[in-house]
Amino acid sequence: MYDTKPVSPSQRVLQLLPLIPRGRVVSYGQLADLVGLPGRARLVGRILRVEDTGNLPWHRVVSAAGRISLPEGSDGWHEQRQRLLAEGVYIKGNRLDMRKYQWQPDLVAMLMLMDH
DNA sequence: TTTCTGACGCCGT
DNA sequence: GACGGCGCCAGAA
Repeated sequence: MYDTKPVSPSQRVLQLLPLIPRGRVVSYGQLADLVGLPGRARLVGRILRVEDTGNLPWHRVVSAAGRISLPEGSDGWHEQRQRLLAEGVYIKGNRLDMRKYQWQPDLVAMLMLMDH
């Protein structure tokens, strides 16, 4: 078989984040699915909270309903909102249109998700 | 060890 | 849409 070295969920998530195009978003659940953890959206949320996201585009992760999941009005909430607006993502109040902005992973991205 | 707590999602009112 | 309930599961208390 091919070398299937175990990669932690955190690693997978952190590796996937940079692949999300500017101006697009993904939901926690979608991200969980993409890294092989179906049904574990909360885990993704915890990873983003705990891990050092540094200059990664963590702001492109929103709830499946298209809402910013941080406490409304908090620093993080304002920051995520501003970053998305800066990328051209129209946010009405605390919500954006997932049908319009949700990222559909392309073939290149899918290949990058697999171990090289 | 047990219980509680979430950057969540899905499904049925 | 909005809400409530339940499943999920790793850390913290």
